[in-house]
Amino acid sequence: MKISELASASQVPVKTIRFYEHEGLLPPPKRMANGYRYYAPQDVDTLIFIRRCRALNIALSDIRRLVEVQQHLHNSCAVVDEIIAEQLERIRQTQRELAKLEASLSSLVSCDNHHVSDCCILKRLKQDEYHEN
Amino acid sequence: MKISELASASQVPVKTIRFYEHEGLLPPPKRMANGYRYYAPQDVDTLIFIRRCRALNIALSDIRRLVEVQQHLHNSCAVVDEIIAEQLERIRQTQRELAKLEASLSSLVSCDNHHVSDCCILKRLKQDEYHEN
DNA sequence: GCTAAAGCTTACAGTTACTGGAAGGTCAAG
DNA sequence: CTTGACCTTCCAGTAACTGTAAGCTTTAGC
Repeated sequence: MKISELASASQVPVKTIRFYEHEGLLPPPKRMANGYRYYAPQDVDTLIFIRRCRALNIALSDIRRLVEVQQHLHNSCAVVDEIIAEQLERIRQTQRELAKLEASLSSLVSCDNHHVSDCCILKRLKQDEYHEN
Repeated sequence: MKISELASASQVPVKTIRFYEHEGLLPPPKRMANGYRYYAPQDVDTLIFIRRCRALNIALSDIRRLVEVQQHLHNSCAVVDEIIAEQLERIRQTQRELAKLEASLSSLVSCDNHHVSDCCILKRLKQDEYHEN
């Protein structure tokens, strides 16, 4: 199939497919006589797999490892376990950081004064002691 | 003061100071006879303000607006209110998305099988019905 | 005075994961 | 034969820096 057919079958934009090939996530396909990329049905599965990993916010470098480890069926799936555990830890770390940001920002949400010269939000952002470290 | 002095006073790296100037967050300073940047004490305050905003993950484009609105003391601080409210909404949206990711990932954390050919994590990532939309 | 090191200048490249656009070749329909 | 859709490649831009290179100035030591 041609790249546009692969794109609609996998729900991944044409530009992104070429980009994934360039980044080594998708193997370079055969070419037709006119130079057009010619894809096998299996490439649809690979792209859908990549799209699902991206929806889980897994980095391209990690997806590359996940794709590579599947090249040989006898490979250990310990690598898969490890990568997923890393993603989870990364997400939980981000959640902890966001919780702190949320607390900081919600403590200065609204200022009833009229001019920036007397804005309580700006005052707090300028305080020397405010939320260092 | 010179740029390295401003850097240590504000705890912002030299490179980042030049970058902020290039991005229009910090006004271009006067120059000494040899072409070195010459900063006023007020620039320390501005940079600390910028650093605190960045610690709250406020985008440079929004910080630029916060810096600009403070140029004239009679400006309304409604803009400040609005920007901070936007940041808070953005953070809460991200938190909601991360909560979904966390749930999805933690549902597939560990696979006791040995080979990728039978890896339950990969199986779930390949399922056609898995977590679309 | 000479030299070496530190500090200053500019400009360009790399990071992540795409996205948009330019310039040009190919193909099917009218 | 021309129009439009689709394909190719390569380059630029996004966010917020960070690293590197090449070159000039200043400062310290001998």
